[in-house]
Amino acid sequence: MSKPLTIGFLAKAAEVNVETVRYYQRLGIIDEPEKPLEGYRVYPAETVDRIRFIKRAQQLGFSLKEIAELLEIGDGHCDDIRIKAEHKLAHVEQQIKDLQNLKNTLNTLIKSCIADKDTSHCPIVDSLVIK
Amino acid sequence: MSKPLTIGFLAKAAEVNVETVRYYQRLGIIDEPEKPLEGYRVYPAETVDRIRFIKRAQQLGFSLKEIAELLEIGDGHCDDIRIKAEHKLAHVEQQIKDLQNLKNTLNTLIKSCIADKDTSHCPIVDSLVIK
DNA sequence: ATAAACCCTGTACTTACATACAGAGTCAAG
DNA sequence: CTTGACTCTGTATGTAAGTACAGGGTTTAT
Repeated sequence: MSKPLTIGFLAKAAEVNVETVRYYQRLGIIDEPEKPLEGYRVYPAETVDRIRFIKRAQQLGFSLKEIAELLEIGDGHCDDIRIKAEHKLAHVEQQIKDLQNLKNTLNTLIKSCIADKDTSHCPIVDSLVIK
Repeated sequence: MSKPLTIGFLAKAAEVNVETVRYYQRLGIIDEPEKPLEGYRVYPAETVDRIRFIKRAQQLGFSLKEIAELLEIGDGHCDDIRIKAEHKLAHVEQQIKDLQNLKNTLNTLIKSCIADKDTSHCPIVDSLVIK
């Protein structure tokens, strides 16, 4: 007999904190098994996979709320999931654009800062203050 | 005599919420003028510029904590500010890379989803579940 | 002169994603 | 059979950047 998959072993297997497991249960994105009258809850092995799924989806930039929706849709409705992925993709593309703008601005500021080294005022501060 | 710059007019001029002004005061990133025994606080016009500075710096991706540091450094230490901007730039570049990875992954998933339309399983779900 | 609009202080609430802790119960190893 | 490690429930705390509100006081417009 192998050890029963109690919350501690589950957390270890899924590489998350015990408190995180409880938190996901509170959110309803993983099931909480019935508690036996005496003893501890035992989790099915799939719960490990489910937490891994959640963590991978987070790395893809999905929020827990979005992940909850993905999980509700479940298998078999591939189109819905694809559409959500497409929305997310559009959002990510916008984020990249915004960050590239920011990058250009910072670059310009840093360059003018170096060029203006002798003046008493800081071009970066100036650029922020002067509207 | 023009109207005294009370918190409401200040907020309007700087295009922020009154509560935001109070919040910034609590954070210590803008000064709170002395309250006269009777009547309301009156703000100097520079406070409008300061809030504008904060808002512009936020748009550049600086957190309020980072902005507080910028403001502490103040003018005259251009090098320090430039170095902070350079750190921020490096961070932004990393963010862009991460998002581009995410974008590629999402794209791949969406394409495989469309290609595999007939199978019963969703490639996106699979890719998340299987490891 | 009175009512609407504004200010003051202090505190509580919001979202997202957890993390921590108290006080009790349970299990497993020596 | 005791002790240390684990689990349970419920609640509180943490961050970031605000927003909201209660119950007062003050000012301004009519």
